[in-house]
Amino acid sequence: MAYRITAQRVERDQALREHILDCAVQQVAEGGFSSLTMSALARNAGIATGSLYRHFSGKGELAAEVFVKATRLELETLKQQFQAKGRAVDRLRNGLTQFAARAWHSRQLAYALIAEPAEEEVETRRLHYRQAYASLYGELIAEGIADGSFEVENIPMTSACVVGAVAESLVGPLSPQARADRESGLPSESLEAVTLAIVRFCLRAINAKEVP
Amino acid sequence: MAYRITAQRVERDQALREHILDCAVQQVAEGGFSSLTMSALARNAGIATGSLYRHFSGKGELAAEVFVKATRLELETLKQQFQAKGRAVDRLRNGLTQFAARAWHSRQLAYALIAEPAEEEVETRRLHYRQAYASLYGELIAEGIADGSFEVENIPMTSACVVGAVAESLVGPLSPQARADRESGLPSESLEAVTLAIVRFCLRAINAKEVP
DNA sequence: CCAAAGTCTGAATCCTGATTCACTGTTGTT
DNA sequence: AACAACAGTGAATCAGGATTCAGACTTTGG
Repeated sequence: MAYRITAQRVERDQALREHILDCAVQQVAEGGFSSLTMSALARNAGIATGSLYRHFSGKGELAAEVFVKATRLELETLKQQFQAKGRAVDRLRNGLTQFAARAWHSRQLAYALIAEPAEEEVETRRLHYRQAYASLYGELIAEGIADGSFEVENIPMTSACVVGAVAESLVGPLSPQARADRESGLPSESLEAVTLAIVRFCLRAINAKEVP
Repeated sequence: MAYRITAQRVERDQALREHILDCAVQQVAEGGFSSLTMSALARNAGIATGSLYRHFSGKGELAAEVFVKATRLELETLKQQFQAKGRAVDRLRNGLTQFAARAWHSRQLAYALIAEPAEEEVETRRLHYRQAYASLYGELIAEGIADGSFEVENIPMTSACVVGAVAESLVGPLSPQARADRESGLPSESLEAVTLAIVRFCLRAINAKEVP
């Protein structure tokens, strides 16, 4: 026996894995999933393509982990807003506002996470996380119903609708098309206008007593 | 000069083109865009792969035409409901109900049109047709505002939200996952429940005076 | 019926990345 | 130091589907 998995080695491994993931996330944030190729990633991370396979079983797994890493952050951020203290209406409004703002400020990444076509493995996670988002909305809605500020009959369906409304209304303004328009000086919605519209739409849809 | 484009030839060409498109649509309806390969399509249509290229410049164009053909039908059907006579609320309700029912009864196709990852060219059309849907909702909403039955500030944004809510809430129940669940006997929403939830959600979101 | 001008065919080729693997470092143990 | 066991390399290979193209076959006009 002339070799053992020492603590140092394990650490290095984990660090390298993280490093690869970070590079991958950055690549997706800059060019979407379509720009995430194994060779480009290897080049970026400063290692050989073959080495990627020591840390990930294949591209599908890698892409999925990138998706999860980035999406989990968004979900957690939203969760924090939703589970803060205060009235359900306010929490919902704050959460939506923050979500829209975050998407607005990293458009390419938001677009990739919300709508860009990707590996099967990514789509699976997307479905899963959309349900996670829906659950989050669902809980908040339930609380709002309990304290009398919302009124909704079918919570799961309503939550799905909210998730869809938010995603779709954002994807438009986030889309490459819209970006191109903005850059070439065509007029387009501001973040504030978009946010206000979304918040109003959602609050009304769930029968909120108080709408801005 | 010993050959000319005769009427008969032109007709045959058009017929063949239609035949190919029909086969392609059917393939997508049965197995989604992922099952649409040039060789399978050629086999299905009873011609050689090379011949496909006499009618379509490449796979992208073909897939896009399939998408457009199928989507246009949905759009037209919805348009008909929306532009019927009667109160805006009723037209909206009927349109949504019909849309959901049609999707429900050809799930795989609906899923392919609404959410399945596909060629760049298809995604472009998808964006375009989503906007077309949004415009349709927009017009109806404007009419409803005019006659005092709805109340909305930002029509384009609201329309986008409606499109997203409808799509997302349907994709769940239409998804392969949900289908598998249904088939394996797990309980899941009925068409009626889904429809009711969507209609309520949308009507409330646009401030309709009357909600079922 | 013939030649000219198309159309059809499908096996061969191309393309684009993912994946592998023989070889070259590295690290840990004795 | 010497060896064992692993990690890293990147050019070569593979995969799988789109695309091409050199004949074979059809249609048209004379």
